[in-house]
Amino acid sequence: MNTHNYNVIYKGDCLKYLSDISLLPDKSVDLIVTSPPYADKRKDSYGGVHPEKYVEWFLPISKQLKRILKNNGSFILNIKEHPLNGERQTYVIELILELKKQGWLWVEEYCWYKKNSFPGKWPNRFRDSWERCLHFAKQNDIKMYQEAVKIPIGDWAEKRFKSMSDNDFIRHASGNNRHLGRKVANWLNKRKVFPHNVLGFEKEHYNFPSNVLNFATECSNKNHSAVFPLELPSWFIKLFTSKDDIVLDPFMGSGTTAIACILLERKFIGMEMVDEYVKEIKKNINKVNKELDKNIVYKIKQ
Amino acid sequence: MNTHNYNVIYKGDCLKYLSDISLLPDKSVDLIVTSPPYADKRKDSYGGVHPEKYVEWFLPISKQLKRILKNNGSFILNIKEHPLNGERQTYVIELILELKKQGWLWVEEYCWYKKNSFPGKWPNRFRDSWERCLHFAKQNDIKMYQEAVKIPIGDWAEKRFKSMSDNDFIRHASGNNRHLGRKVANWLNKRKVFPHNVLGFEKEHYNFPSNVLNFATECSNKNHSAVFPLELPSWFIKLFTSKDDIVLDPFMGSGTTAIACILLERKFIGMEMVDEYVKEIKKNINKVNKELDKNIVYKIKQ
DNA sequence: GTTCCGCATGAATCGATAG
DNA sequence: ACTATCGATTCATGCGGAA
Repeated sequence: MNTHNYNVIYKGDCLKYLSDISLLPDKSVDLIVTSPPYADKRKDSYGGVHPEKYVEWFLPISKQLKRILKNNGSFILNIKEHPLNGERQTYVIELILELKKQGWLWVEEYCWYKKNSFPGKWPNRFRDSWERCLHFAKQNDIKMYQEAVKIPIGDWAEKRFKSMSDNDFIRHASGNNRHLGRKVANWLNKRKVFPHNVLGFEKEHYNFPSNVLNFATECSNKNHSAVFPLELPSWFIKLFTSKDDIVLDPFMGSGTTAIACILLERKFIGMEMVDEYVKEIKKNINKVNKELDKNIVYKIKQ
Repeated sequence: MNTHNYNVIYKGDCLKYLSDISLLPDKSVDLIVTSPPYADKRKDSYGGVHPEKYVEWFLPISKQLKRILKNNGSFILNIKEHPLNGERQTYVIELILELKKQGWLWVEEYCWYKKNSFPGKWPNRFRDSWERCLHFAKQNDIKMYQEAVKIPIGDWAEKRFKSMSDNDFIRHASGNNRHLGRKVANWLNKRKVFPHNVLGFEKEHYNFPSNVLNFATECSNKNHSAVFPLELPSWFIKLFTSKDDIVLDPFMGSGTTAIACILLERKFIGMEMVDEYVKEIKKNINKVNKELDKNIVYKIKQ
């Protein structure tokens, strides 16, 4: 793929571009990560896809995605069905079955646990604080950089030391290494910083994560109705790609995936049909370029 | 339903008893909460149900459950599909679709987040730390006591719990019964099950929960080997029933649901086909009766 | 009477080896 | 070719003995 074909936003219906072999050749993309419009939601911006038409609307898109994805690549689909008439709708689980018929392997279902989800309760349910991140692949043997997403032992980041006594803390930190425990104890009294930066914290003090992801939702982004925090695509990008790999997001929204790619030094390709969002993407990329003193060249195409 | 028909464990295949109208009349049960054997798991004790036969195996059971459940009752199904040949199996989502065809409403999917899940990582996945708790109902308007499962508010509550010694807690939880030992404190699961009873906790310090439940699995607790932790059925029992309501668990295992019912003053009905587990249930109920100085009369029937 | 620490273990999963 | 068994891997938790 030549340099004209990445760091691009295509303006318009994604299916048109995804079907164009000259723009997106077979097996040319390392990761697809996207959060498509949910059925019957966001009517104002996307016109809304009817729940009963959702699967048939999505399948031609996923067919092209399968063509475009490299054989050892991954496809992450962030989605959650909303309740309708007191019931969870079934189009997502029907979609899983249809994607399998299309030849995709359903590798995993990650649970994105949104701690600060929108509050509320209803007569037969509480607030919905998790979404599905469905992981599909073309073959069993996929690229996966598990070391890249290791987390501090004992989930410190989440607790932020608040609930842990110093003794507990030292015990977690040291394991059977008493010397380190003391070091950490000393450090504890001086500064409270994110543990990645702590002297004496090496790789062996990190654990692998699980299939439950704990990222907060972003509340500040009012211009795009799908809240997709930077951490979410970032996590999957780190897990499934390496530097300069190519990441595709056919429903870019306000460009979170593109921003994540810039920050992580990956190439992005995106589609977005709503003018307002495309403007938003430009604004966001320019802002990142400026603030990080980067000069990522990108194009908007139509 | 007369008193002979509750606080009973039926020994044998649950479908036999579930089909008996004289034992389990129509619309006679307030809540069904169960964790059936997962496909191809627990082969030693249950023989294992093949993934491809799972749905057809379960449907006759769920048909009877629908007959037995009160119209405003709930059915909670705890299950998780395991990977096979690198893919998540599909029998659970197929089961959801079939249960809907059977007339069930799929109200909600609760996510049980098990922080202490079995460790491990593999070439294409991390460890599985969540299970589905599928909520089905017969009608839109269901019984739901949302106040009963309110949870302590954030940091304040955590600090409060941490600063409270086990002894304080046991005293509060047990009232004036000094014979309650440490083991019983664990049974009651001091910090999670009954926070309402703790001195200093008033209503304004509680929030409503979400559809993500955070309970640890019980791993090396030899006092009662439970497949699901006491908190899990307890939470749903508090949420969907009131005192003296009737709770059914067609796959009792070691009797966790029965224990939860005794602690929460509900009536239980259960089935279990493995002799070893039935013995375990008896042992566990007797122990609770003794340690809590209760005298719950129950019967094992065959 | 406490607190601390060692250690076993749990509805796990994969890939290699054996029958 | 297909199934069965086994070893290596991995971590939060609670029990029980030690300090």
